[in-house]
Amino acid sequence: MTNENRKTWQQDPHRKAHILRATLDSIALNGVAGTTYRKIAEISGIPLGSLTYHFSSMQELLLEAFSSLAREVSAHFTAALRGAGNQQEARHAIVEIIFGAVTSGEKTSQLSYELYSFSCRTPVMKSVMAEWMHNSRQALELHFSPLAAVALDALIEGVMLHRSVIPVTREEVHKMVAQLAML
Amino acid sequence: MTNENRKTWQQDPHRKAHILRATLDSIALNGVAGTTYRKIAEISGIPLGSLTYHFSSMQELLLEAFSSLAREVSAHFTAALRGAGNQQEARHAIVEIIFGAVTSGEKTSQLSYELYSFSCRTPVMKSVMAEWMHNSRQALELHFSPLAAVALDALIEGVMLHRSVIPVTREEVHKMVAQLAML
Amino acid sequence: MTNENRKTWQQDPHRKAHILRATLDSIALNGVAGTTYRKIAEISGIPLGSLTYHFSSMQELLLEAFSSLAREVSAHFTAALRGAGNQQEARHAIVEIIFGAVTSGEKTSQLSYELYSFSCRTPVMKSVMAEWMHNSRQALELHFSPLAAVALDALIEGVMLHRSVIPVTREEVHKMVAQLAML
Amino acid sequence: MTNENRKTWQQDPHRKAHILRATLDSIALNGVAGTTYRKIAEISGIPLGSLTYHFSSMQELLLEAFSSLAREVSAHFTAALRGAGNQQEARHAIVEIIFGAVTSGEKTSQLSYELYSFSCRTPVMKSVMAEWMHNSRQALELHFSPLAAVALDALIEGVMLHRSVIPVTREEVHKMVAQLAML
DNA sequence: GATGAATGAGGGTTCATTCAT
DNA sequence: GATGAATGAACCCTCATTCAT
Repeated sequence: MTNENRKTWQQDPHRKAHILRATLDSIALNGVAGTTYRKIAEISGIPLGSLTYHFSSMQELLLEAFSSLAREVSAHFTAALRGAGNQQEARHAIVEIIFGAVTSGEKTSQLSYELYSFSCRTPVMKSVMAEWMHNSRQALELHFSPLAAVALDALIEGVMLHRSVIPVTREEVHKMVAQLAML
Repeated sequence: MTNENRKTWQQDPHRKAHILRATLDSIALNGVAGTTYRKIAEISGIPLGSLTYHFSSMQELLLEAFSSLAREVSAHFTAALRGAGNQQEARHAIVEIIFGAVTSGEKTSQLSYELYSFSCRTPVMKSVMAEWMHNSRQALELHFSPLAAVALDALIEGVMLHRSVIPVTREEVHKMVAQLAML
Repeated sequence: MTNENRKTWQQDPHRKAHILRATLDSIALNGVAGTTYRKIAEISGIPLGSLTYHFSSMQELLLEAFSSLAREVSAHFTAALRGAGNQQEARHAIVEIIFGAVTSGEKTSQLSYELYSFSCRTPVMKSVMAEWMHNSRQALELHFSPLAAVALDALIEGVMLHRSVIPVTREEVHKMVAQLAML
Repeated sequence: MTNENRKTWQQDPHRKAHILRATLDSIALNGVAGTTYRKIAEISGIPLGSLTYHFSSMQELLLEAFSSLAREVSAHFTAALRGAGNQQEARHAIVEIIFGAVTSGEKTSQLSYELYSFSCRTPVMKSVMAEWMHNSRQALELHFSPLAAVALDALIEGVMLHRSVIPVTREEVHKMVAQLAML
């Protein structure tokens, strides 16, 4: 009726995004191993045939799902550091990221483990990860030296992993961050 | 009749160890997802029926395989730090562990990613990981403060992960370690 | 408005012929079994939706494709025999048909095998085949007795089939043809 | 209990043969195209999983099924000609083969069409066909000249194919055979 | 004890066909 | 008229596990 640029009939214009979200949910819940078209179909309520229509192979679906995750988390990370006015605020931002719900929820943790193991077997994914790390470091370099950025990036990763097994306090993490910030 | 058929009783006393080794090989190669009784049978040359005899479920097999991995890597880590005569040597030992072939080879890396994601979905495995981390920290505390131990443990983890995506030099890592050692 | 948009009505007047040709190509390449709307679409460059528009079922498409093949090959056969001035020339024409590229090429052979097996399961197709055989015999009867026509028709079929497995010389075939011609 | 050579437990020692028979039944009924593991399972009453256990791919199953068919038909053909005491009896034998139930039943016809089209797309199968044809000709050469053998072989093939579309009498075929026998 | 045969459940993927535009 | 999005059914195949020997 209007003159929107609508090429053809479509049941749900955000269907691809829906699928990707459901895929990440399934990965967090069942692991990459346990993620199947059928489970995604059940979670999302989208018919099985529609999944394979939009993503013609499981590999492709996983790839796009992880890529979208990387974009989202990376954007959140960068925004947090951009919002910091000085190094002290930046250090606080880092601690908040580690303990925060968005980047460090149960779900995101699981997803990052899965991402690492998936990347090893999927060369294409490595470049996505490399870009992600590059972005993180660039954000860190807004407030820290290049070496400190690399160190902090690694520390953040390690603490987030270990935290899910053995808890650690905000205060302790703050001390570690402050120490590496001096590099 | 007397002592000729004695070995019927135990064809291969190290068969279980054999199986566990082959299982880890398969996990490193195919991931937990892609590891099947059949592939393990093929890698090890052990008949399929024998695998299910020794390990009556896949879960059990994975559990024991990962546990043996944890023991082995943990022992290596502790030995390295026990061998250090002072803190300076300890710092060197840490850098060597990060860059060394035994703990940081392609295969071991893959296995540790798989272990993380597997642990999340396997409560029993969490205690194995917790013990592993506890051992590592105890070893680190031979030369560093408790807080530094936690920080170094996280840094080691993070650097090993990131190193496989974006390289880092021994010298850089050494500076980071030295910095955290002061905590 | 006046005569600029005239071709909206018929984008490609030979589209149906195009589709049929692509269908035969696919059958020769992939067999009736392996022939799908999608593959035909890819070969012909015609959109998937357009195929189902022109031929509302796969059965119908296969039927028309095979029918057009039968017409074409039959016409070629008849023309060759019509062109023969006497029985001797007719015998030569038969040998040429057997060894010729048009009727005996790799592609046409494949198609005729597929046609036979398809016909068995498609009663409608049987009449197409019967008509084809009838035409061939009628053409042969221009130069041979009815019985010789039937015999030669069978011989041609058999030699063409066997030739693709075990080669045979023109000379040998010529002797066979000459022998049956005496019936 | 007895001392039969039974290696291991087996539900049905002729299971493989059963499967092959059911496969040929399905091919005759549904064509190679329409033959699926599921249909074979239904026809034979053998569980789906058992089919893939014994024949790990559809290709392998089809290959063995057709090979067994070739052996069987070839043996029947050779036996018929061996049984003929002189050329006249041999000529009769050929006519009987063409009209006989065993080699020329509805089912066997269908199977031979399918075999031809299958062979084209399966190079391994070509050698099976070549051997089959070689056997037939050798049998024919017991009573006829080499050239006549090749000619008769082709004629038999062609008549059997055409007969299913347009009937022909025993008497007519007999005349054709007699004519080619003189080569 | 050790092991090959057996199998139901479920995997990814393909496809003819339908339908809103 | 023409067409891309959509989908349920069915495909081949893999697998953990069971079981008779």
